[in-house]
Amino acid sequence: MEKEKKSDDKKNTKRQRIKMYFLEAAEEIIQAEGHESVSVRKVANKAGYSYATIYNYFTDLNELLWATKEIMVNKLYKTIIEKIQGVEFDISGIKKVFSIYAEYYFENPNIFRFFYFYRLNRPERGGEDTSNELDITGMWRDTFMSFVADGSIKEQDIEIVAKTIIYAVHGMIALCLSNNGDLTEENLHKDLEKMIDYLLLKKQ
Amino acid sequence: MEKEKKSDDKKNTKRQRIKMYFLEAAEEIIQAEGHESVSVRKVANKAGYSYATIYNYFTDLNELLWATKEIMVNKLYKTIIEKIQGVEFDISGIKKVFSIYAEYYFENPNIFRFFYFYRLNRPERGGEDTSNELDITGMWRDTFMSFVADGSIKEQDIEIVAKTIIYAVHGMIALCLSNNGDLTEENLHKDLEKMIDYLLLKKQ
DNA sequence: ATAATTTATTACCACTGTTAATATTTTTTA
DNA sequence: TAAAAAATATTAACAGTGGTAATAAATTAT
Repeated sequence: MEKEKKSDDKKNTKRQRIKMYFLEAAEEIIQAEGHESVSVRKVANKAGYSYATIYNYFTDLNELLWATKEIMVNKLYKTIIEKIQGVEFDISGIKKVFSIYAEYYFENPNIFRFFYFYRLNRPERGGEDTSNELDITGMWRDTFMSFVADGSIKEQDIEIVAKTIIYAVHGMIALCLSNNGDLTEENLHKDLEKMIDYLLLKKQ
Repeated sequence: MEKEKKSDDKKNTKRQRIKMYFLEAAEEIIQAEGHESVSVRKVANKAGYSYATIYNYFTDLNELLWATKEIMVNKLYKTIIEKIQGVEFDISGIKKVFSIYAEYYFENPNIFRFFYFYRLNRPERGGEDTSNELDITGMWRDTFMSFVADGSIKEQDIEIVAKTIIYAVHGMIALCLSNNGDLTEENLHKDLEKMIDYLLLKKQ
């Protein structure tokens, strides 16, 4: 058994609290200015510390941003969950869910760009291995299954249909936010609806 | 009429040649090390010039990289065109085309990341407004149309089917190369085939 | 109260994009 | 060909970057 210092808990919570200052500062900068604008100096300054202090709490910038991303993914998760409360479990509901998802990123393009345009390395230790995956199609598994019962889709096709939607939605947003192609937000929503219709409606 | 200096042509070709030195240097660095590693100094050094000389040929780094991207997109275009020579115009051909497309990026992940993870601003002047778009589905329009004749797809659905494939392919590659999710290259190709089958095969 | 430990800071390092002033080379004019 | 003009290349400097090492300050344990 290790020798326990009396106030280990307090120390850890304080340490955790200070870590949060840096994480919140980083998140604010990413959201407002984009991940390209994040710098150790800026984060430290915003958190009220000198620049080198960060290295007392994180091994490097990558680890800081990895932890920041975890927090931001969880926030996205919660936000989407909230926003889809009360949405009908039918085809129009599915359209709505993915529209809400896309909308979130259009309102916060810097978040999408941070998530998908910036390659973070998984830290050796730390990064509490939360999965960080938003499994929208999983959440709507029952709804998707109803299209099997309905006869629109074969059971073995459900998985690829769900995946196709997820892949395509991310592809659309990426194309928009990277200034490639000429897809606009408006057309994205139109294409999204058409695509879901095509994938889920029984062909006559 | 403007006063014409005798050797305007020669000067322009020389100027153009030197610009190419920089562009080729930038391309090499992007391909080998990724766009994060590009720096004015490195490009200039590789091209055999001092760092500030670049600003005699490009207004800034953004313009240099924009021009670099144009060249790289054209190369991608040519490469794909070559590789799909002789591919059958049928459903397996379509699968092959997009597999080849995805493969290109897996062999050159830094190119994909440069194209889609790095936001360039369209320069005020210059950037000869080449469209820079690789319209794979357009190239295979006739093939897609054959699925109309075949009865698998309604004519008005052709467009969204083609778009869905393009969107999803980009989404898949982006998810892979940004270290999000757990999609591997192998599974990507499997999903690609399943998706194309689902989208193009007549449901029984 | 003193020793030990943790935490914060400043001073550096080699790097970044960009600009300005200077040096060099090339071209045009006389 | 010689001098003037224009184009091109270079170095110096600026404010910024991520990260390290040594030092200063505050906290905790003995």
